[in-house]
Amino acid sequence: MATIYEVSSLAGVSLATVSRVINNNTRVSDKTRKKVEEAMSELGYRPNSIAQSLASNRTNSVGILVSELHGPFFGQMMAGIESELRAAGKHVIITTGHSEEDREKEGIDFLISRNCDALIVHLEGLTDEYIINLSKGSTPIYFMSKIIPELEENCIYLDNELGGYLAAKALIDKGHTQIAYISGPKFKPDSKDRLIGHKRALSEHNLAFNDELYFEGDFKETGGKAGLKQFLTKKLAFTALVCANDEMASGAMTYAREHGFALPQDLSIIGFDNIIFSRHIYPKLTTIDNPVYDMGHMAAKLVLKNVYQQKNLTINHSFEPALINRDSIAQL
Amino acid sequence: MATIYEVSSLAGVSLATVSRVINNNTRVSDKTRKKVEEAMSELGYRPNSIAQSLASNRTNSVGILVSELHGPFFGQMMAGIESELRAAGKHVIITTGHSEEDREKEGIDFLISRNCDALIVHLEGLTDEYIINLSKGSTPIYFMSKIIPELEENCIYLDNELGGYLAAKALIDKGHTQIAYISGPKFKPDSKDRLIGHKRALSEHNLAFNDELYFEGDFKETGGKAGLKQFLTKKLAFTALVCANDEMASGAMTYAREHGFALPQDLSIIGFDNIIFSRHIYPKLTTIDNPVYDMGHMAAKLVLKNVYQQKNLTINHSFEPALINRDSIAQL
DNA sequence: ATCACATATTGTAAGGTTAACATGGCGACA
DNA sequence: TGTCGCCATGTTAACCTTACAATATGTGAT
Repeated sequence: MATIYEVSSLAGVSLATVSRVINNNTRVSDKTRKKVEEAMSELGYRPNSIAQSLASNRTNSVGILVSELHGPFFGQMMAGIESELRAAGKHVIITTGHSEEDREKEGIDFLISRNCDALIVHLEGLTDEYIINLSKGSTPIYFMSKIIPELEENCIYLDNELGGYLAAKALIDKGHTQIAYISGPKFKPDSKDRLIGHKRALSEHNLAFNDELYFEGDFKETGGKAGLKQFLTKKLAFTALVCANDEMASGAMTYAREHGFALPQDLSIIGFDNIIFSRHIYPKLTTIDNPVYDMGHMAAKLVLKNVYQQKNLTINHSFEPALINRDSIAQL
Repeated sequence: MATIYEVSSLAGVSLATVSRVINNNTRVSDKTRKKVEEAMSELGYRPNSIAQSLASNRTNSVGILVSELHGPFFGQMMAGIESELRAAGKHVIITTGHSEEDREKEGIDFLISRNCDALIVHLEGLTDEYIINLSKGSTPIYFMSKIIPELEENCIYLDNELGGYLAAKALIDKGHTQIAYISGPKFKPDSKDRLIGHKRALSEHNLAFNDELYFEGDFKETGGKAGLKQFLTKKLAFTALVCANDEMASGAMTYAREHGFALPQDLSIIGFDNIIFSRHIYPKLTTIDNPVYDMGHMAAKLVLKNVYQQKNLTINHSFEPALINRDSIAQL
């Protein structure tokens, strides 16, 4: 493989001049530029990207940390990030944190030790305190689907409150007044905000929130099952169920059907996230779209703008959820 | 950040000796080693991994090409590969090929230009000829879920014929004799092999394969719908339907239900792949497990063994599918 | 015409690590 | 005591960018 040195000697200029032609960031006279370009093509020269990284302190790689590589939510997220960065010639190094504090720390350390130019992370286990500290390091870090007030400029987040509101409103609009609610883990801000929106919708329509019809789930299938089980065991009256994500909605549906409910006639269920399989389950799940693919795109743009100096990009930090009407809510 | 040069001068040895201690691949006297180690810890020295890559021509990164980042099949595959490589301190650079010839070429070029030490790819668009040529390059390439006779040692593949056989047999064992079949695209070897297995099961049980009950699908939801639609339009008699993957099974189920079929009483359906949502759809889908997570693990091991010289690993090139019994097949 | 100065263009060298090759020292054996 | 051979260690080239240095070219004043 030809090196920059051979090019420079063939063109009769110094290394630096060749480098300047390659990166074209400083003025080079047209005559010199032409000589260098001819030498490059004659030798079939291609820069060694590792040497470029070493000399420039830039690896053109962005580290991604997600909780899991499988699962529809993260798939969409990665796809959004990757397509945007790939188009800019950057590559993504992906690793996982499994929603656990220690493994998230470890994953971030791993990515930093790999000299990523920036990190885009989806954290669920680490404390805000740790995160704020981390962001003082030399590797810029951006946060997906999360808002940390001190680092708002580095966050891309969903208006979860609005999502919670829309879900409740969808049920209310179809005549439901007795609405059960299975939330995500309380310590997660997403869970909290969705619930706040839910309560706002209720109170706007003069409906009371019933603590008996609240269950704290785990954002997994099991949470949906456990929540519905509790409500049924207590023999509470309700016609609709809000689940704070689609996995729990799916779990609740399975449980409901196993206990003789016809869906959606006997029980209306709404989910949250609009993950791909929500349209495959039966009845097709009405849910709240979480535009995670677009958010991935935007996170990538944020990196391109702040880290790779692509100036004319407009950044949207906050995204809006939207109601996706399908078949899992009955008109009362 | 301390450099190897500072370490060497503090320890009173040459750069090379420090490097030897770091990589401990050549004999260094105990006395010298101790001096160097003390100097390293005193300075808090950490090697610059870019410089290591540059000097050693090794990036410790493995390029992965999948068709899509989202989607359950590829999620499992990536998860398998990543977890194994990460444990070995290697990182994965992931990109997509979208099952199209040009984009697969482009993706591979991209990964090679990034100096990956090896590639693990899942190709659907490229011809075997092109692939064989590619494998003559200096970057070793390994193939997931594919078998190329000339490169068998670089392939990790599923026994699709057996899978097709098991699916048909599952239906036959429950008394079905009129079985429709929706295959994947004919040009894909996976599709062909699954169909061959299917036919073997039929003939072993003295059942004829009915060309009228065959439809070439696209491995997507739409293929399942279109296939079932054709069979119904032709008013053919059949009690069971084999779909060559789960997505098509899901599409067929939706279509069947929309046309008044009770499942599985009126129609038994079996899928292939056992993707995650197959247990969420209703009725829970009976399918053939495609151990793609394990295959990802194995591909990673293959790379560790061949490229990173981890010798004591046993490699399995061929994987066996297995029947997963759920609720979508009725006993006749 | 000459000089000083500004500006445009090009050159030099450092920076981090590995690996091939080179050197030096020491013991063994004749 | 000479020499062969081996073990431990040293030297150097390899990659490209960028801050700084140096040189060339042009401009305006005297």
